[in-house]
Amino acid sequence: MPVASLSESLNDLLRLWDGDAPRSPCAGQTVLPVWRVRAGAPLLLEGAPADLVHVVRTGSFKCQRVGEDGYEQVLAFLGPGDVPGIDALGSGRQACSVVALEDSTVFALPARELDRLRLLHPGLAEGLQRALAHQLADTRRTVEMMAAVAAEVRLGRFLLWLSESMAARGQSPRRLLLRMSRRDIASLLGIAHETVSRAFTALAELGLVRVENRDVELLDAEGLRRCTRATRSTLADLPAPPLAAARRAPMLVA
Amino acid sequence: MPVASLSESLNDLLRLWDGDAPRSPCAGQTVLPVWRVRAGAPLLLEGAPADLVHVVRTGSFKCQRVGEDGYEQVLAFLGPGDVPGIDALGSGRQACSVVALEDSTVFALPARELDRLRLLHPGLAEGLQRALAHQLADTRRTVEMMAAVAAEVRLGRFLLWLSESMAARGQSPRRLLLRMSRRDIASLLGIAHETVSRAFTALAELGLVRVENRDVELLDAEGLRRCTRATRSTLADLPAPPLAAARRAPMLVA
DNA sequence: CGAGGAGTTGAGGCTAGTCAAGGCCCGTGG
DNA sequence: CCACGGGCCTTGACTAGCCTCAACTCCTCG
Repeated sequence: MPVASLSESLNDLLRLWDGDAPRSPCAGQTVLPVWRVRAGAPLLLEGAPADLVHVVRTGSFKCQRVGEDGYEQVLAFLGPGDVPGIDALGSGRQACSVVALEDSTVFALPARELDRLRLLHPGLAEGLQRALAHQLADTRRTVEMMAAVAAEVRLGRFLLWLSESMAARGQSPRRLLLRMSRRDIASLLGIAHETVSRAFTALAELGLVRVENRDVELLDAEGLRRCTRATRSTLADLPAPPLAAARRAPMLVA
Repeated sequence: MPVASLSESLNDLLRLWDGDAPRSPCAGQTVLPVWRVRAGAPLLLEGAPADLVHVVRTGSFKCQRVGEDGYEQVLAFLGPGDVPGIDALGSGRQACSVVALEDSTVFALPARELDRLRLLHPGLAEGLQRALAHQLADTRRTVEMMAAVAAEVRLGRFLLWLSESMAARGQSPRRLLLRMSRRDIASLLGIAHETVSRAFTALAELGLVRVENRDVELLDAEGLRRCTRATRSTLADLPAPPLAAARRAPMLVA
């Protein structure tokens, strides 16, 4: 279960320096700096040398690449416990930019000392490994989101992913405060941002969620999960008639 | 550059046991078994306990999850040097099934002994880390493929990815022998398999590739790359200026 | 209080999904 | 060796759903 993996990797990584033990015995000079990143500011830049490995402590980020046509493709959203730039460990260069979605804080580990730190902190090696494996599983899930044909299904899967991420961090899985814009969601899901808007409206009219700007509440997570199952085929013919909600495409609600 | 990363991780992992040194000094009892997997046979099953970590030696695999509606979603294609099931390191359970696309061979590392092996072979820990980072970057690329609107663009990006993968393994980047079916490609790209067919035809008619069943030749990789740049907007209006490239948005470089 | 981005909604064109039919490749068995 | 069968692949016609463009409102922040 990726959920457990996340919280464990979070713990592994954060407990090491975050007040749990004021100073771990064999880490005399390895007290790590905490950086503040303001909303909208970049933490990492695509193509830059990967001399630091970061661990998100608070806040959230988006991971994106800008194409040569100027289009910003969002590849992932990151939260506490995630390790932005960890995919650069294999190449030495940042594969994508990482931008803060809100005021956030991160730890920074110098990449050159990673090998040494790994030996000093046996938990670090495993924590990094877990974080990496978790982010791989997470990205696979993004592929699953985009694989759905219907836009409402994509958005539904995204909301469920977000809900489970929140739960894994000990926060409410029902009440979601979106830190990202509709445009960012649209980019991740591979659809137009107008379509995201319409999909939110559609899910709300089905009674599955309540949407108020960036404040989203999952009213019927199980129903959402049901509608979200089908990869191909449309949402319209799935939810059967729960009450007498919406039917059909043109949907005249009465 | 992920290309370098792949070949290095491959070397790191394969050289350890593959004839380079008949038996590494401190690995007396760690001579790893090589398994044969026949075409179509599963190597890993979704949900199974992750007691083994595999390294592909020869052949190729697809990584997939079957939804509750029975739809088989392909998440990745794997080749020599890749590490199927490595995303299970964080959770202990296989996140997806891995099926051989052709007769293949793999190494198997017992997961319980990983920690011990890591200590014995310093290269192993780094190799695993590299493989993991590489596969994360690779999956991010899959997201980029699916993000393109036009089907021809998705297929073009897929072909370029495959070409670079082949190059990284020392094989021809021009001549591609597809080991996977159109249906598998379609699943990965998030489009219908008929559309893959039509996209192949379209790229061939543009003179960018030559397609003969599963034998594909990249006739104009640069042109393919050009057509593949635009995430949004159709292929049709791009190949118009073959010389005067793109100017567009904010970036006037000269 | 004003400006600008973010979000919503509408209309229309077009891509790609769906259904359907047929051809091709290849493994199997007579 | 060849005939058969069942996949894989291709192509066509139709239609649903999404992207584009555009206008307008709302929220936020300076």
